[in-house]
Amino acid sequence: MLEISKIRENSKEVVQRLKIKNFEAADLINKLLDTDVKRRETQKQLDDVLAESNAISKEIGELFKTGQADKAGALKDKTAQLKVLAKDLATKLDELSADQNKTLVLLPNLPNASVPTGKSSEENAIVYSEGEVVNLDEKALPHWEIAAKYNIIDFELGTKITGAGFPLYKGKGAKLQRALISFFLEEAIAAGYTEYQPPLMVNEASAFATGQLPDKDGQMYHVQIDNFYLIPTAEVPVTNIFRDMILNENEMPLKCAAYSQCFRREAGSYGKDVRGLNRLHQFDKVEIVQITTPENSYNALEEMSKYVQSLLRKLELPFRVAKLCGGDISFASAMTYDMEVWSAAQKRWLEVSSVSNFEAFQANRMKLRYRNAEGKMQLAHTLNGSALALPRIVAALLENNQTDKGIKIPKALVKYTGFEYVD
RNA sequence: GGAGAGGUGGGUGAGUGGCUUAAACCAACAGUUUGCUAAACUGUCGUAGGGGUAACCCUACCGGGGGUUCGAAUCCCCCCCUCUCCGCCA
Repeated sequence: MLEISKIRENSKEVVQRLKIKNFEAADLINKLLDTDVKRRETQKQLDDVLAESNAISKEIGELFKTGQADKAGALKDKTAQLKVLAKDLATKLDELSADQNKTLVLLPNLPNASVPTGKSSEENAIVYSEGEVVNLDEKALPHWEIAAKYNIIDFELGTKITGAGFPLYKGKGAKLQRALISFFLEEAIAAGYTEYQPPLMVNEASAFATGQLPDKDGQMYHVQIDNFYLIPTAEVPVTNIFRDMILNENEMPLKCAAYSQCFRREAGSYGKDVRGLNRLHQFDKVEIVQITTPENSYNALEEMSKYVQSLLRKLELPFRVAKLCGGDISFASAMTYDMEVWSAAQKRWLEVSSVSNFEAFQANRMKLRYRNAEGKMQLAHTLNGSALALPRIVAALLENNQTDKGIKIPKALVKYTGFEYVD
């Protein structure tokens, strides 16, 4: 959520910047500014009425204390009038505030000035790539066939137990999952992140704070009986650790890592994009989160991006880095890098990580602030990224590493899997 | 699920109708003193919204919402949460 004070000061710039996100904000901003003026006028009127009323109440108190209770009658009548007035003004103020907030949450975060313009993922800027794109002969199998061949992932059984998009891992497939989780967590700890194990369900306030509610309501599984939401990413519970907190500048940056299973309804998805492990309702992910100062948040973004790249390098996967264009960047993000790995049999790039700087957008929603060196209170900046999401990593590993002896496990992983080949 | 107790500032915790944004203590910050650290002393120390060029002023906030009253942290109602005991249970 953008801050109204900032919008008030730079309304033209806000409209300009949102154009990069292909968001036409002029009408909303005008409405917002108009409501803002009315809101402040009403606030002033209400405050004045309350001030007068408070003053009279004090007088009445004095009269009672000095034994002149008989003189209080007229004053009581006056406060009765003011009370009616105050009630009307308060109602009006509530309406205006609610109206303003409703408009405010519709506005996406401002993109960073360096974000390229563009309509869709086609126009993302590829800023880096590394590794040889693997070319396989015609015998190369897509990962869902490899999974069946070596009996390591059973999609049909998952469907039987639950439904499509809930795969069942078994044998070396299950162990590979566990190995990747351990690998990612150990790497994160070595890079200075503190490991967390968060709840997999969150309440409404948490889902709102990170921006899943109200707009992405249908994307989450909702446990109605207790009004909890299954988390779509560990970002939600982990960032919410710091909701309503006031941090000290010297304890930042806070670096958190968490493994969790993630649940997404993915309503409306179908086709080859969702084949096999490409898109699931339940999947595993290690997420990294940083809370830092506005001065440092872009350094942190680069650091996180580099860190994710180091993981892909250790997994010996060819990858490229896309800086998302305005049209592809998410609602809450100011700047995002996507890491994509090459999937040799599907012959396409798969997004395995998305690293974003949300600046103060989430912090404003969740009142996450810090005291700077001068003791002044400010909104912190939040960042997060996948490090990494498992299914597509597994897909790429299976497809890219096909050999006559089986699927070769990258060296860095062997100490976690305990085997060198899936066979 | 049943019964009971409770929710006050960064923390502990006092406060049962006006003198309470709220004592006291701790923490924090600044200064004085000391050879450094520590200790002691002195001072500062809520957030948000609004008004004013400014000094400063006004308003709201004691889990959330409603009510009683001229006036509510305090009385009443509803809801949420936490803790203890019982029940159930990995």
